[in-house]
Amino acid sequence: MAAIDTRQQIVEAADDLFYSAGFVQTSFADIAKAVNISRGNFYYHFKTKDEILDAVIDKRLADRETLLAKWDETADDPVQRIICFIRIVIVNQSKIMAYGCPVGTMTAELAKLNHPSRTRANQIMALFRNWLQRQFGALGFGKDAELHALHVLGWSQGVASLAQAFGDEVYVRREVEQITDWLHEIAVTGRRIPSST
Amino acid sequence: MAAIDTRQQIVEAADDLFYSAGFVQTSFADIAKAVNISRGNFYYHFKTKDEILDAVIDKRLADRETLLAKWDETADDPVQRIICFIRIVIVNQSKIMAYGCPVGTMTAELAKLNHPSRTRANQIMALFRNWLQRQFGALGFGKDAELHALHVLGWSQGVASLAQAFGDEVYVRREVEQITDWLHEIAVTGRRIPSST
DNA sequence: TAAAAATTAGGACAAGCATCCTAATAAGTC
DNA sequence: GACTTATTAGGATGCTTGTCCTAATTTTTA
Repeated sequence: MAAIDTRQQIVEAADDLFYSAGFVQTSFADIAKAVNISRGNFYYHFKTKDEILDAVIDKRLADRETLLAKWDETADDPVQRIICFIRIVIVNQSKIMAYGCPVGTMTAELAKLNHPSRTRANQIMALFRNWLQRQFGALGFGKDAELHALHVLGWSQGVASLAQAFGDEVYVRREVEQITDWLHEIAVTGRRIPSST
Repeated sequence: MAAIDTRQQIVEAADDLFYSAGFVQTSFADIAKAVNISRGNFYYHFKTKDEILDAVIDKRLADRETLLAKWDETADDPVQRIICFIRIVIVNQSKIMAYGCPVGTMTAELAKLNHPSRTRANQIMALFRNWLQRQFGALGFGKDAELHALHVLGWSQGVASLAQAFGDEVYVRREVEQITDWLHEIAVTGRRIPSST
């Protein structure tokens, strides 16, 4: 097998395991077993666990950029784009209920570890924030675009957190409805801070 | 030293370390060093790491119950009580920015571990949900009381998550203002689902 | 096809881990 | 003050971890 394929398989397996089991809890052996290669082979591609983490973060960044670019193309209305984001919590509901938000949980874990790559992991979160901010900007919000972006991003983290804790589908659906209503409301009103969240 | 004191010190140190470093990442040695006792002494009080975890969860449950009871006493208006809850994200801001929400991050970690005590940890989250639900119930909300409770609880998790990721004080303050406004609004209107979140 | 490079396998290592054990000491009891 | 119990200390154990190394094998190159 070509080295690049092996490397890619390792990163994909690590990505999955870091998500489902966490970074600390996932061992070299776990990843090697998932890809069905020897530890020696593994070491050829990644010298340290931190190197794998960086590769996983790079992949996640790239994946999310691709996703956002797709939304930019397929939906030409900013409101519809933001709704694409909102609906992630429904589209990925089962995984979120089991493992939480991949971005949020990794951010939280690396923060507790005070891990060097903590900052890079936060960039994934920032990627969404900046994209959302651009959408709200396109809707005519100036200074408030960032606050709205953070509001929607924080909303998604909160929903993911409770979805994981309680596994309540009705709650998720209701929250999606509420924030969607809010979005339509402020999109029409425009350029003002909503009186309620 | 009395055994109970030692035990209590162990649980307190474990509580802190589980919060600041995570459950998996915290070792017996870490806790023993924090309390300044030998591992042997440690083993006398707790046979397994899971036993310590259970003790920490018990303590957290008791602590939160005490806190909520205090709010029940000191504020006799349900709105003011809910605001007490909302303001946690400001009162504990520095710790939250460093380590996230103690309840949310433990829930997330134990879920990924698929840990036996996962369910018990979720009870802390449920404690807040039930308390909030009671407050909304006292405001005249029937069926919607639970949804409002989940809404506020999820809000707090989202704010904590972003506060940890970005360390943005302004964002936290704005969110507190928004949800407080929302609370006052629905408290006056009463018995209806808010059109916006 | 021969030589060189890339890739893989799997054993070795020290460190850290949770856990267990025995012996010493302190506290309590009669 | 003797004896029993509660508490503490610290070493031993077996396992897992990340990391490293060397030898085999495959792939590429000339």
